[in-house]
Amino acid sequence: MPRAVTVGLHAAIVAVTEEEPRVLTVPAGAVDRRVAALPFGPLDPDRHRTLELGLRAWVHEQTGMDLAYVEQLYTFGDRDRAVAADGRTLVLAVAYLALVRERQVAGHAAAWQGIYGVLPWEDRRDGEPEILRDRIRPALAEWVDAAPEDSVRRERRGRADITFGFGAAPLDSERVLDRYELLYEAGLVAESVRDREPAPHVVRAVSPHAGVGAPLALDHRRILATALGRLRGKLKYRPLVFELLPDTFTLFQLQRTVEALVGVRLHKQNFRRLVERGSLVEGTAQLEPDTGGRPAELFRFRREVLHERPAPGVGLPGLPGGH
Amino acid sequence: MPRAVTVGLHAAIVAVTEEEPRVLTVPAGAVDRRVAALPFGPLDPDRHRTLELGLRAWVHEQTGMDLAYVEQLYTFGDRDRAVAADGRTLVLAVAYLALVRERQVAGHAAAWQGIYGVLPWEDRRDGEPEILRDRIRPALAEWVDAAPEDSVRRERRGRADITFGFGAAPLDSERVLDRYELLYEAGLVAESVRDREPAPHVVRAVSPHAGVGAPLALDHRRILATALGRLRGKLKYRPLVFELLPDTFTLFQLQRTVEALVGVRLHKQNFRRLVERGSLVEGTAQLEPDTGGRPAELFRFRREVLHERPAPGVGLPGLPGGH
DNA sequence: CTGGTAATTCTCAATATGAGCATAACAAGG
DNA sequence: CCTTGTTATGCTCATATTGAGAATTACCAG
Repeated sequence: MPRAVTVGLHAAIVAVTEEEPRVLTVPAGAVDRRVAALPFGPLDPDRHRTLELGLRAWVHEQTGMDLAYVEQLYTFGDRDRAVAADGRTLVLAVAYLALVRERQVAGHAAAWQGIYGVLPWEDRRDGEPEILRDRIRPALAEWVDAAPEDSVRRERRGRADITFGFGAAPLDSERVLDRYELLYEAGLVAESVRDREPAPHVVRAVSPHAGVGAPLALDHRRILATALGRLRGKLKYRPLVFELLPDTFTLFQLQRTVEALVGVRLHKQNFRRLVERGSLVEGTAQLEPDTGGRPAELFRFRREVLHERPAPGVGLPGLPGGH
Repeated sequence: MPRAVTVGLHAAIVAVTEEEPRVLTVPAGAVDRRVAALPFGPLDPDRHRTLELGLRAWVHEQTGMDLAYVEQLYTFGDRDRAVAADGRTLVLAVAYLALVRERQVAGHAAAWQGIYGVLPWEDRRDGEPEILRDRIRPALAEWVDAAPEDSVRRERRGRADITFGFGAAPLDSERVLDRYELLYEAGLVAESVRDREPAPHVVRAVSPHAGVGAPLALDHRRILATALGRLRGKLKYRPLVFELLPDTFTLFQLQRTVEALVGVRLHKQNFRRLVERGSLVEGTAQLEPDTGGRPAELFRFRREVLHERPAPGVGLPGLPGGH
């Protein structure tokens, strides 16, 4: 009997609340009892007219949510990682990124989970995260030294330096996926162990705390890394942040949201200069008094820019400290 | 009987020779006698371990070519466009971009085809292309006026202005797909007519010369537009051009190649400044004498930059004339 | 040895960026 | 009422980075 192909639709639904980026998860149930999963389900050609509609249907079913901004990320399809329980079916995964304003998800088992709980090494807003200094850096150093050949050792060191910004190289905040995959290869995330198990379709027995950061079901952490990387990159040249903000907001709220996503602190005055010069926002006359100090003006996104200029994004003002 | 899913693998294989970007095509044969197709074939889970390996296998089979640089573009999956002959099978298309140095393709029916023959409105190296002025612009104006409602009319005008840079808005060279889709919607490419035919799986009878630019089989022109857009964008922040150039090249050759892809002329001195400041290349001592004037130095790509800095691309120096 | 042609180098004004200081507007506490 | 803390908003300035073009150099062909 020839192998068949089925297609899974997976959604990384991202919101930012209280200055933390979060992703919507559902109980993984049958797939893996111990960890959460992104909302997902198989493409059903009888019910789903397009891939994206299929995704929306599954998300609605599992979380009650109707998505607005949706963007396709990537299609994963390695036989090694994606074989169904019967061992005969090749399962592709089409991954999507969705942006929403966080809401209560009532009557469903879905829950918001902090992205930096899953990818803790990505949050540099308070400087180099502890987990990087205490666990990842030393472990990667070991991994480098463990290479049998000298050439491989140099290769590994170079790769670690460039993806994590260890050496002179500055860190590239967009390379989230590269960093995850390096950790995966070096055996620092729980999935590396899990995926090496003999029968990949049985329920995993590996402790979720074996590695660094909270794992997700299947390859959902990889999908989340892809999503965060894409989001960080696109922020600069498309006005995506506004999908995550309420209708009106202060400039500082806007900055905090961008910082939360990019995972670094920005220079306040220069950030404002960039948004205002790009005429991405317009002031309402209203003030937000609860700032703790002088009240801030409330702004709103000027949707018109979409028809005025191509590629309007917030553009990051040279991240303090980053050369 | 429930519908099944099959997955097609499609390759936009791009090269630049004689300052023209080209794409490798094969005879479409059974699909459509009148037009060429990109190399493609169905994913066979029995033979293909991963999506990318499947793609490579099909490309090798149809063109004899072993690809080096390969990148996934997008997965297309509208039921409307992607129904197989039996009318019951949903066919997804996973599209890839590959970059190669052009070679003779011996013993195969494959042939190189100029990308700007397929997407003629994308080449602005000699100013606004005729086809834009003489056919597209007037036809789009008609399309705008043909809108029944005033709001739709404004909407259409805004969209045409922003995607083609008609109004005050500058043209965004990366929005190749947006432009193609606008033309598709406005009925200016042959595919718009073709896809509206009652039985979408029969061989098309529409003249390939009905619309603007040379059509390709299936939705391959859309895939090519996606590929060109992605390539133009990525050029700026990844050293992709060098995949298309010989081992050593003059800076002017490099510039011409970039210009060919981006479809626009660049300021020579400033282009050099960017390339050299990024230390993307290093001079060999050799000279290329056949320039017509003073001989040019031959340069080579410094592969090391990949380990030195994140995101090294050629970066376009403000396209003369474009504010 | 003299144009012709194109590579290479240099200049310079106009902007943009990175960083810090100054001022303004509110709340709370004496 | 006035001082202090706190945050928003505004201004300044040295330093890069652009955009554009002029000047210089090196080869070819007659």
